[in-house]
Formats: sequence, structure tokens, C-alpha cells
Amino acid sequence: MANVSDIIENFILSTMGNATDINLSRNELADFFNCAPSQINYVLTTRFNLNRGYIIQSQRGGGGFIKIVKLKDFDNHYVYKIIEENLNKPISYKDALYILEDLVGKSFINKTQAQAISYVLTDKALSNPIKIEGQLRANILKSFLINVLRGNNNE
Amino acid sequence: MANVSDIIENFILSTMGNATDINLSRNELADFFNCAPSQINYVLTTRFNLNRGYIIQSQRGGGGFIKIVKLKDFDNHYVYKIIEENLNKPISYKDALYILEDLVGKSFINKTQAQAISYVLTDKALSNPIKIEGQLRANILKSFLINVLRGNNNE
DNA sequence: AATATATAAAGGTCAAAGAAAGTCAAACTT
DNA sequence: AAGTTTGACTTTCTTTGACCTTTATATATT
Repeated sequence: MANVSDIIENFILSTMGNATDINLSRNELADFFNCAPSQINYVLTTRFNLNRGYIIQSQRGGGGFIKIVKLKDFDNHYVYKIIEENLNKPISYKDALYILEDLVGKSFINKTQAQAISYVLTDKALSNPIKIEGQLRANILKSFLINVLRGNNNE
Repeated sequence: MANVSDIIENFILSTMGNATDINLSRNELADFFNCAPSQINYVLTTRFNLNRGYIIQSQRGGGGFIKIVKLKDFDNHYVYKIIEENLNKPISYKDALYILEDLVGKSFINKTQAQAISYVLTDKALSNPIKIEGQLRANILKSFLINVLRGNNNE
């Protein structure tokens, strides 16, 4: 517990308290703890990662920031199990749909959400073994919009 | 939110209110916010562009002005145009979000849909230069579920 | 009076500098 | 060997300033 990473982790945790998120400045934090800025990233990736129930959002440039968001009900939540068991490996379109249906049945998501997401999971939306992620994103959004255009969006 | 561009953006937005357009003077604005006049252009091109549903009209010379117009009405053609102009090439996450926001504002899709889709367009969801499309699909769905877990999906 | 020219008053462009945060591998600890 | 720390380099977003273009108005010329 004597290492700086643990100290920074605890500092962040106690500063968060019960809050569900916190905004911080990488440089200021690094300055405060007299460490390299990249050590903040180390703390984030080792302590505030998905496995521990956190996600990070950030922005660079002037007025940049790092936002740590604490996920709700992280411990033994049904959905986490689904993720753990089914989504850390390839999955077929049909199986993905089953999961969505299941989650609609359990009221975790609603029909509108499920349908929207189902649009972007089709083979068509995901074709293109192109390495460029922007192109993929464009394809996905395009696929979604076209499906809405088609009038498939009942409800 | 500490940067000037965001402040100027918000100033313009709140000054517009529900109006569909607004006239402003570049020099006066720059003066008011104590910034270079060209920063106004920066705000315009990054925040009040077509992706966000705005167009700019301006005139130089004595009595010059800048007019920001919020595009309001659309038909399906509008959406096709967006697809045509923006989605046949790579697109950044932010630009994708602006498009979604714009389409919510125009009632083409609803907030629930936009939010659901925005979840799967993040860099995180689309990372993985893996060629296997099933893996990609899993990542996308995973990203979506995690975001819903965050409890961000109020309303 | 009509037309040409000059001047001033806007706004536009673009590239460089600045301000964050991200990445990654090497070095260091335990 | 595993986890931590550091620093050089990269990427992204913002800010600034020098120079350019357009337009209105004032002034000069015929």
C-alpha cells in the first residue's frame, strides 16, 4: 500500500465519495502527487477499468479533462454476467438478438433500444474487414439511418 | 468547460434561445470575450456546422455581420443527404454525435434511439482491427450494455 | 450628375504555437 | 516475474496572429 499508484487510487476514491462520477485534470493530479502524468493513466487503466466497474471519458487540448464514471450495481448484476460469459468472444447475429430480447424481457432495456441496436449488429452493418474504424463507424450509423428510413422503427 | 470556445458556444446558444437564427458581429463578440476574432470562426466551424444542423451566412465590409441559421425542417431527403455527404467516408465519433443530435432535434429519431446508437459508435466499441466481424459485433453490443448500465439512459 | 477611385470597415483563411491527454517501452522495485 | 514508475514521443483540441478578400462609403474626376 506504500506505492504511489495506491495512494492516488485512494485519493480519487475518497474524493469521489458516493458520487457517481468525478472530473479531474491529469496534469494537476500528477503535479500534486509529484509523479509523471502517465502514471495517472496507469492508475486509471489498472484501477478504474471496466473489470472494476468504472469507465473513463476524457478530452485533450485546452480545457481538457478526465472523467471517471462509476458503473451502477456493478457487483453480481445479471448483465455483467451476460457480458462476461457471452461478449468476450465472437457472437452470431442471432445470439445477439436473443440477448437483446432477453434484456427487453427483463426490462433492462426497452424495445426501442433493442431495435436500434439490432440494426447495427447485422452482417451488413458490420461487413468490411477494413482496419479503419472511422469507416466502420460510418457504415454502422448509415445502416441505422437507412433502417429507420425504411420505416422499420415500429413503436 | 474551461475553454473559451465552449463558453462562446453556450453564450450564442442561450442568446438564440428558441429562435431559428441570430445575427452577430464577429469583432464585437471577440471583443466581449477578449479573444482573437478568428476564434469566433473556430467556434462557428466546430460548433455551428452542418453536422450540428446549422448554416452560416455572413457579409463583409461596413455593416458586415454573421448570421447563424438553425436548419429546421427536413424530409427524408435531408437524411439521405446527410448519408450521402457524411457517411460514405470515415467519420469521427464527435461528428457522428452531432448528426444524431441534429436528427433528434428534427424528430427523425428519438432520444432513446440516438443514445443507444451513440453508445456503439465510441472508439472503444469500434476499436479492434480484428478481421472477425463477430468479435466486432460483440464489442459493440458490450459497449452498448455497459453504457446502459451507467444509468445514463434516463428519459 | 455620373462615374471612377481610394479608404476604412468588416469578415475569412491558414498555419504556427500552446495546452491538454494518450501511448508505449525501458527502467526500476519488490 | 509481476507490478510500478518514468520519460520521450504522439494525438487531439484550442488559441493566436499575420495576411487576404469583400463591401460600403467617402472623395475625386469628367
